[in-house]
Amino acid sequence: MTEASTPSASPTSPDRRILLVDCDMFFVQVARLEDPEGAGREPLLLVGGSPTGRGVVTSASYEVRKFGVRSGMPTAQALRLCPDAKVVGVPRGSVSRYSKEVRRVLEDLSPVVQAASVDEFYLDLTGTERMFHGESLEASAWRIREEVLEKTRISVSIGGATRKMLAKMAAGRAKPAGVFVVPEGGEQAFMCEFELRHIPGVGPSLVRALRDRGLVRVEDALPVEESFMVEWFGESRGRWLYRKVRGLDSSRIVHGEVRKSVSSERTFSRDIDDGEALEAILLKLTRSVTRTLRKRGFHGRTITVKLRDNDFTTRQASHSVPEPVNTDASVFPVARTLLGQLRDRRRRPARLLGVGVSNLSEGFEGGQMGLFPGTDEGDSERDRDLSRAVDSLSDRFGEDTVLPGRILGRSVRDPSRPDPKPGSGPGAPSGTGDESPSDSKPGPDPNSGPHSTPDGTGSPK
DNA sequence: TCTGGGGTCCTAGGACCC
DNA sequence: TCTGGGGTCCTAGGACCC
Repeated sequence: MTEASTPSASPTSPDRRILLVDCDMFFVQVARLEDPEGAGREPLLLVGGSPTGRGVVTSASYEVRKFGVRSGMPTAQALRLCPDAKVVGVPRGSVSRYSKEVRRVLEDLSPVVQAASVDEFYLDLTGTERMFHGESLEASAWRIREEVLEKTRISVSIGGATRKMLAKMAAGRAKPAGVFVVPEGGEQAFMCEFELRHIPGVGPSLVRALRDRGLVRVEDALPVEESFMVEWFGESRGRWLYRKVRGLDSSRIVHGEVRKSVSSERTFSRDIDDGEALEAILLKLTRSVTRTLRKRGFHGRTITVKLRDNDFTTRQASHSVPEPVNTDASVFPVARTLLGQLRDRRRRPARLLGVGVSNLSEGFEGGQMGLFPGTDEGDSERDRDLSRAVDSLSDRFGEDTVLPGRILGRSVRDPSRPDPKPGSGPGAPSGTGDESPSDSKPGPDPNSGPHSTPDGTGSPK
């Protein structure tokens, strides 16, 4: 959505050669490759569901889609539309393995590869004409499709154009298992074949607002002046839409990916109202998040807890700590306090609980954090050692083997309160009053850790 | 027929600093 | 005591994507 903008630069921007490689019903393909005798023989295949009974369709085979089944639809509803469909769970590990394989193949074929999601990759072939001996973009796309199929067994569809957005829309035309390239100079004509809702980034809410003004097709929106778009949808969105409708898109393709946040959430099979049960789940979610952070060498400063009530109201609370952290000992007490706040504000049985860490920075491990030895900021040396030990045990014996229970007993003061008084306040039921001194060790008190300073004055750089 | 899990980006108000 | 404006950070919420 964000343009790498110099707004005036793009109308005359030089010809670019962009492909979007999109794996055909990726999860279904992976499920079939992983279980050739079962899922592999089932034309009516549905991936998703979830044992909770509250699942939705992640991906459906084309045969199932004929019945009107779409991804995102509750599995129960999908089964009503297509009772004979076979439902299999999401093969998470395999999906990311195949995704990496596809990406590796693409990186051998294109100088710039950007992963837009597990199953979508942008390629920028601008400037490769000589290398490919003047091969047309369409011919390159077919060649790439064949090579990916041969090396990974994954079938892809490929869209091509001079702009990222157009390549993406072209990929829709290419499905299944094909190639579609928007001819150079034919961008505007191509756009006019679509309704506004087909423009990536135009979702249900904007579609409603557009329809209220009588705009449904791209053609309807072309005569609308930019000033009106801005008046209706705001500066940023208005300008954005004005340009998209004309097929203008100056966003670049950036090699690799930059992670902005890591999160984990769970929808329960039955709503949970018990605070201790929620905290136990919160700890598991926290562990999963911090483990991912450590695996990728990230630390983060902002911790967010997400709670979905039984009436589907979704609320969040977040808090930024002064120094980037990635251990349970640093993250969990904050998360627990945030959960307490959310539950105080509105107490309903919970349907979903989630934890996220954002404001990420890379490469702190053992480095800069050491600049603050003995201070109460960031992860303590002990926390990090503990995390490493837990990680290696989990690697060997499985996720749930080690749950450092002592963390559950720890407390943190309410981040929203500047000056805590022990035992005070309805604000932080989890916070005060349950200190267990027997847990504390000499040295820097982990309880006074990184989780406070609401004024943020201790912020790094 | 009740609505997953992983993300990204934008907005808007308030705090705070200069 | 009235009056500023700009910039940045934090937090909550919402739209959107696959």
